[in-house]
Amino acid sequence: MYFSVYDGAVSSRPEVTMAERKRQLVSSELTEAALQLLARKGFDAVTIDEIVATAGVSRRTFFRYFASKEDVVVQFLADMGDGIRAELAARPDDERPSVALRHAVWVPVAACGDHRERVLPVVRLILRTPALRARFLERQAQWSDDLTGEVARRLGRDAGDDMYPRLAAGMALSAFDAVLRRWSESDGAEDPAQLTDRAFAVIAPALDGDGA
Amino acid sequence: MYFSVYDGAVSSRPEVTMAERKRQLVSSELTEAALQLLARKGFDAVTIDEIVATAGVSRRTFFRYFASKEDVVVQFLADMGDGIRAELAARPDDERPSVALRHAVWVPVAACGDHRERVLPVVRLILRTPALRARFLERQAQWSDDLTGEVARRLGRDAGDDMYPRLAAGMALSAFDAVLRRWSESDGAEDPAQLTDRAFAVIAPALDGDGA
DNA sequence: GTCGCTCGTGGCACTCAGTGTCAAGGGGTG
DNA sequence: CACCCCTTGACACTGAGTGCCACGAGCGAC
Repeated sequence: MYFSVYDGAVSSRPEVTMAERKRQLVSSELTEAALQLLARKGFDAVTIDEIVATAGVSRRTFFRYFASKEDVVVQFLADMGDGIRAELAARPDDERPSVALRHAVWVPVAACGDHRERVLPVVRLILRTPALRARFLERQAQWSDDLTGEVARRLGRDAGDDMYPRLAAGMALSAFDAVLRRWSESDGAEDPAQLTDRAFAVIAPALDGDGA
Repeated sequence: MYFSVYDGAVSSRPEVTMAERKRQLVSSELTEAALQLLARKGFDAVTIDEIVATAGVSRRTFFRYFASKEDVVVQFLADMGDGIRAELAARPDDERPSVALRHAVWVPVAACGDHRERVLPVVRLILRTPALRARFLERQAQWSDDLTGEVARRLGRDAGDDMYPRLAAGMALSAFDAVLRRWSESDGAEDPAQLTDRAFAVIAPALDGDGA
């Protein structure tokens, strides 16, 4: 499940402990309060004190759940990175890179489209706030490193010696970025899955080239 | 001239005003002190107070020259973005994208190699410090937007309608990133210009494809 | 020369992000 | 009941970044 699509209520599965459920609840409360305030008033106009007052916890507790104000927002989309990597790892090793990477990006992106009402405001907030944009790009850089490793493993190449794996990961995330941006600029009107196809049609010749 | 290769002394050209030269001097002093301290002790271990004490100016003055602690470092490499765009704009409009973009990236990258002693420590500092990495990527995102516009202009395409310009810019900067990283990891041993050639050999098929 | 203008600077106070520490409470376990 | 573990809230503190104001150095006008 990508971008923490919690339902706001505590799931009462018996296998998780009480403390665990309380933690989830506080985290949800905090995320909900933060995203709602930030999207409405803008990133700089909201202080941590406002957020914790709305969520009904202490300032100190906020920083036990999130490393920074940026983190609340970025965390919301953070799981997509793991999703992309996991999806790539699940593709057969002999599949063409362009196909495997397209699928890897496709799945999380399509999930965005499925939760447009919740995800789109967050994406718009990130794209228009430099500090958030920076932190999000930082996160993407980690995704890029992960993807690089996975691509190298699939091809049996050494990422420290060969430039292809890193470039392939970079191109795939450039496509991801372009899709997210187009999707946001169209107010969610364009189909993310289709945008992904179009983006990968452009970069495929390089992904499947001989990588000399 | 990329990455502010000042000489530490005040150039006494008569056509610039006294105040202007003083400003340059303070800026140099600050940059010098900051880079030296940060590279030696690490980003988090150095406070603004230390920097300004070393440079001999007040805390308040620091923020008149740089927007943040990150900014001192990132600014040092910031001109490379303008360089890339300018270089691209200078290429003939009918040149193949792979060739034009390769040249555009090549020139600033080669400049890095020419000032290795000064640039390499900064690059290493950025790559190993998350906060700086984030700010640098943020800056690169601006470069990407600029490049996207220039690519669209060259091809007479609309960047708002066509995904190719944004993807081409993204791929070029992915290549730039990969080169910078390899260069840093090799302690400057590998030739940046040659790394650029190799990276563009990988992405060229996509840059010169029909961009369907 | 000196008056007055401008601009860069330093000093101060303030807000806010982020962290270390400690005491208190609540829930599970013997 | 007593004990332990984990989470929380409260407080204090550092450091980044900003607004404000007064001072002084350069510079043109007279």
